[in-house]
Amino acid sequence: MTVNTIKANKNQAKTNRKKNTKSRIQLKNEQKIINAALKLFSRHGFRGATLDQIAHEASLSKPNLLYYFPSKKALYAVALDHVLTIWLAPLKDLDADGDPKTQLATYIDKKMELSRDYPDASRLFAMEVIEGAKILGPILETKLTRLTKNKKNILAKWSKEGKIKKVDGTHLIFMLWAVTQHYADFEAQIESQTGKTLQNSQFFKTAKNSIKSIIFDGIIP
Amino acid sequence: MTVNTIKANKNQAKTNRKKNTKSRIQLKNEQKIINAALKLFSRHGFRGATLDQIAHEASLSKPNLLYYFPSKKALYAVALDHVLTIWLAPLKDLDADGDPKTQLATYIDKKMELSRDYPDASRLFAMEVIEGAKILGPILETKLTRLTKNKKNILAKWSKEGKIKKVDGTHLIFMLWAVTQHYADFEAQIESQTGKTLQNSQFFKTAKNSIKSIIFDGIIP
DNA sequence: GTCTATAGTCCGATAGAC
DNA sequence: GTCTATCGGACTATAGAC
Repeated sequence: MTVNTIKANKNQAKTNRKKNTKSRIQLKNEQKIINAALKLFSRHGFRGATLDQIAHEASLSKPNLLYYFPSKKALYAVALDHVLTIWLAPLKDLDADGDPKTQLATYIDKKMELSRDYPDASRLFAMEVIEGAKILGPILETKLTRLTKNKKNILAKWSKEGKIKKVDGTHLIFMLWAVTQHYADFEAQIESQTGKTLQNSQFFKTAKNSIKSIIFDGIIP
Repeated sequence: MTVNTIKANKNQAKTNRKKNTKSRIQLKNEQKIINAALKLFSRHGFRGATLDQIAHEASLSKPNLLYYFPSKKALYAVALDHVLTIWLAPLKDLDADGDPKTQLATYIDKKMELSRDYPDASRLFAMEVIEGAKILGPILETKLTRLTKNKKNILAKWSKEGKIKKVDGTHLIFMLWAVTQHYADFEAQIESQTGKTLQNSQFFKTAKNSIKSIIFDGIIP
């Protein structure tokens, strides 16, 4: 719960439960709602998605949805938070003591798996950033900056030791982000051009290998 | 006017002008409106932007805006069409008879200039595709497919002649799209991580050079 | 061509029965 | 906890004066 201290659980007071304890039914409904929110917010943005649509997707009534989350904004923030944790995991795993090529290959593979398995999460993140990152802004400037700073140092160390070429770590990271997320965010365009998505395992493999081949060895002989 | 045969000019009949002729004031207002629409649709999506905001940005009243464009949807379609023309130009210029490295360097440079000079156009395109490309879909499948097919053949030819390495042309094109547009679409994230945007000429230069360096030569020594 | 006023619709949120 | 009904505000689009 990093995005905000949103009182998504204001109703706990009404129950006899201890604080921070939720019934199995509550957890299940909250999860259903978050998944529905992810799906619709990611496709239509904050204002484009409606609570009616989300409630219908979660097989609940609109007032019942608002029983679990106090407002549309609160639900959006929780969905965003849900996304960020998933999304930053691969970068966290980048290990200074590992072999650079192996480490970066693993990063690309993991990120492509996320684009395949959680495309909605990627699109929600993309929508929020394109809209100006009004809610995610503070998080990006603290949590993400700390993480990228750390990883830029690792890339700089590898570069200094001659293990990778002399490259600007910042732009290399941007490039890795851009290329891997592109397959989720621009799925509609990719499907229109190839007739395939990452769900096609052969296409998935070719995409991963093409990216790694170009990033590692370039295209000029 | 490729997106749709939208009757944006239904009012021409009221005037004494010849068909397809508009006064200087009409053209100027239409341009103001399209630019305002680009700005707001690109930031908030179709539903997220309001005609009030767009009219205010264009210094017009809402009914006056609707005098020039018959509906919100029609305005959106015209703005999208406006974007596509700008956006496809650099790829069109890729010349089979030129030197591959020079040709691709020029493409990257031009695309980065577009990301710097027309970030709104890039974001509008991104929004539309993320939302499922409902309006742009038919265009992508015809116009864009024809163009990419042509350019994939050029890349395949270069590869066969040993001028570039053996790479999958489709994924190389996706990679070039992803990396160059990333700087416009994810501007908020990039600014949060670097404190800079492409408006900073030093940053712009470093970004361009980093991309070309990695695409051409890779990062593994 | 441009405005004010408003019709008609949709949406977020609440009230209150069960 | 879940529902039906509804309030109040915001938005697209139109009517009609100038």
